[in-house]
Amino acid sequence: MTPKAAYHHGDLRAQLIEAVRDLVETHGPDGFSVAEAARRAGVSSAAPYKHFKDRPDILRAVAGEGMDRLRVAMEQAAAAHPVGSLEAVAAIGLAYVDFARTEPGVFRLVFGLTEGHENAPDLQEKGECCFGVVVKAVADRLKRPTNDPLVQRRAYMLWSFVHGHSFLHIDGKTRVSAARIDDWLYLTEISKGVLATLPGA
Amino acid sequence: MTPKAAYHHGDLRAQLIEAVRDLVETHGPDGFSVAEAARRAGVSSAAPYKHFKDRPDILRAVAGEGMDRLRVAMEQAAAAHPVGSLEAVAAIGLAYVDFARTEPGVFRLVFGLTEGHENAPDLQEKGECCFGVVVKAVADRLKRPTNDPLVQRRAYMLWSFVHGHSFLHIDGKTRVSAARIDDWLYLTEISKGVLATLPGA
DNA sequence: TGTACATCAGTGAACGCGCGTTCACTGATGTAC
DNA sequence: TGTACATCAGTGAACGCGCGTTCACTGATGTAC
Repeated sequence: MTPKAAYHHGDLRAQLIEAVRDLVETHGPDGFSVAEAARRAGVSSAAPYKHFKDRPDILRAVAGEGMDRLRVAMEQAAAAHPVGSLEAVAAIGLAYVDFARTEPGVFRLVFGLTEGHENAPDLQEKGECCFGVVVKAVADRLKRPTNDPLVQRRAYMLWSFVHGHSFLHIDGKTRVSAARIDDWLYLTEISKGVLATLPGA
Repeated sequence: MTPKAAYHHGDLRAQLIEAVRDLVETHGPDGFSVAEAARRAGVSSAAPYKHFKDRPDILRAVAGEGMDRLRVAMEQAAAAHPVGSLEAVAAIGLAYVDFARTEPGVFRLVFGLTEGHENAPDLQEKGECCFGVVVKAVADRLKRPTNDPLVQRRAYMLWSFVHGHSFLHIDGKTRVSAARIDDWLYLTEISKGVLATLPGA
């Protein structure tokens, strides 16, 4: 466990990701450098290239890991409420907003493509999994199948809402509005509104 | 009008802003350099410093100019419909989404703080003006004063929604959802939903 | 258990690059008399 | 109208910097016999 004694500590990859996550939070998604990350991990500037192809590859890894945590948070939030309840839907939204608030840098990284790496298929898939959590909760609530276009549409509406609220929040735009916002009340109200407005149902 | 003959063309500032706007669209808010902007304007790399204090100052100018255009677009969109109509509200939202779609780079710049220049008071004010357009339309629609907390709250809800939809759109996340979206129908539906759900009114 | 060897995960020096910014300068423009 | 001068908006050379990435290397670890 001595820091330098562990020549091959086998943990560098994880440590680098952690360092980059920290840098992304401090300096923004573009304000990180491989060199600085290596420095923080107490390692030479060449070492990261033993674990990652290049700079974008590192960012991709951090984004992927962030998305995993986001999905888990949403799943756990939903699991704390009865299946099909309005609260389950609202709780997912709250988990989303909380994630954005706690890790605005990673949140921005995940949703900003930042370097034009929109085409990474694993990130695409992770994103779909996240959205899938919302879709499932909505489907349960509306007692319809997940592939029902109406379910997809309502889920997307909720997502837009929560996504916009998250961004406005971390960008400090919330203060523009005079109305103070209690997230839980707010999200419950929104969820109810969106899920109630069922045309022809 | 000969390009080089105009030693003092008096237009450099505007030309630089235009060049930076272009770079921001192409390479993202952080992917622009003063040097490249100067090159595009056909000017030495030191010239920009005659018009701007430093790099962030240029970005701030571009952001401010973008916000002006966004506000004008929203105002014009609203003006095309009767005062107090639902369409006026939806049109503002559509103008917002259209702006994001047309100039994703500038949109991101405006809402990403990017360099930590959240404290520029003129940008803050411009932002409040933009939000003011929404507030006014909502107030007209609900026949309540603009400073009514309920109006502010509804306006913020609409903003969250449209903002989130804009970001998801330009980040290519729209394709995650199976449901194709017609923006106008979508925004009308949303506006109606948000403005109708008046607790106790 | 001991030895030979392949692999693996680091080092550290070096490279070329483009950038932000400064500086002394210069030629064009505007103004006062 | 002409001249002297202040100002203004550029130039271009130079600086120091940190970065991404490569390279030959080295010492530790794991494995086969």
